[in-house]
Amino acid sequence: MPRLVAADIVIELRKRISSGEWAENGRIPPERDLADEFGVARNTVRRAVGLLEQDGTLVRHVGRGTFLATVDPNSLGAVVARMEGTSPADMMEIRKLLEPAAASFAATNASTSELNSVREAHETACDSTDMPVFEHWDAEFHHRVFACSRNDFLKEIHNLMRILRNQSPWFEMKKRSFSEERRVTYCGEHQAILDALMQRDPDAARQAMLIHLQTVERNLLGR
Amino acid sequence: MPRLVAADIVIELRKRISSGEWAENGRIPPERDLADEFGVARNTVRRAVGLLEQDGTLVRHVGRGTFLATVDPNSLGAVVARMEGTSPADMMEIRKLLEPAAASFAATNASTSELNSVREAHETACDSTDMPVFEHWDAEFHHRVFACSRNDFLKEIHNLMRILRNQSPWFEMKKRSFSEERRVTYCGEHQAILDALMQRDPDAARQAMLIHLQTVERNLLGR
DNA sequence: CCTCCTTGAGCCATTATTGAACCAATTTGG
DNA sequence: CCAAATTGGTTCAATAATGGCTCAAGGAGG
Repeated sequence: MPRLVAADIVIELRKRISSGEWAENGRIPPERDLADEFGVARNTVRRAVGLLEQDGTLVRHVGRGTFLATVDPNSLGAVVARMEGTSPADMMEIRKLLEPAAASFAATNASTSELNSVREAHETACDSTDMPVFEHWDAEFHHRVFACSRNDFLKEIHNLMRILRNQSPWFEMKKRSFSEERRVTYCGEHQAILDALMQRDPDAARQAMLIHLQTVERNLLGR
Repeated sequence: MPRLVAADIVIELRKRISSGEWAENGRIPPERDLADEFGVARNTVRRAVGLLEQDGTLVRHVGRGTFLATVDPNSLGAVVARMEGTSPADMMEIRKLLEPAAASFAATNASTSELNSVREAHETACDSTDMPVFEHWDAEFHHRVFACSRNDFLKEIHNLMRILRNQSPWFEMKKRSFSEERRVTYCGEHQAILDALMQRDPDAARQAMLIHLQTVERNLLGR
């Protein structure tokens, strides 16, 4: 028997909620019934339901039951939830808008030590023959470019995209799209970006980043 | 058995992590299970997991388990929380990146009825002399442009920005920057955007939106 | 020979789950 | 209107799972 049953129940409940299982009257079965159904103690179900209540998915009333919260489509939570369904094509389009701009900002705004940390990520990535390690430092390279763009909002948007890309539907796609040859290509393109940053040339940095993202897009979407 | 068993396990774990094996709930098996599976002592697994924890790939909690750092659901909340502190200057910079692109997309992708709904928002805004009413339809105009860009992710990013801009520090700023003269200016600029959309001219739409945002920026930041 | 890593074992501190009981608010049915 | 049933809220002790830590013995490589 695995542990952390509550977390698994949260996932299962989320699945059922989004599948519309209880959308009719918006009422969820009593905790005691759910406990029976999942074969766990009521306390465990209570913990799971509590988490869903905390993040605003459910509302509980003593003596009445537990209900789906009426979703405010303009709440931050709802917006982020909808973002989780973002398609790779849509996201690549936004990356092509934001990352070249971030590179351009970085060329003018970055401190020398920040640029060194970008170079460090680049070199570590190039030295990695192991795919997951390369992937990690590749992501780190892009992240550090955003970090020295000196626009905190831009940086956080990139964080958001990074989290979204770490959700399960993306894994298969990344796995399919990587190869040794492409790793070498990426290293060369990163080098061009880094060179432009070092030379403090915003336009060259923007251009180099755009070229790189077009390569990534081709590999990812097979265009 | 050669030495450096722990390093090999690090590589194997990285592989599995990047293949998405534990992406669903972000939890990796207990150290004791991994030790059994790899046929090594628990101490060795601990060393490997320790390395991955050190470089930020994993997070460990006594009594709970070991988790992928990137799928930590709190990290999404943390990102959004940090976004709430976004400065007007940073956001204007991003708006100037995204909204002209959205207008350009809209010029090519929008359906006729979508364009009509943009025009409707525009006309209602122009007819409003009351500041909160104008404000509402002004925001609605921009939102509808994003809505017909046919990029859901872009649309949600704009929703996010809209919510952030509706928080208190922004309210004062908007109130200060508003005047009858500016309202008329905005109406004219919106008209130019709408005309470009109606003529299905992406470049003109991008340009008109950029000009408008530069006006907004000047008024908002006093530059 | 010395150093570092692995092994296997044991114990600790923290956390999660269980099962139970009782309370408080609400609904249901007579 | 009242009583019973239903439902979430709270607490508690016992058990199990999990990472944190230490130690002694064995082994591989310099």
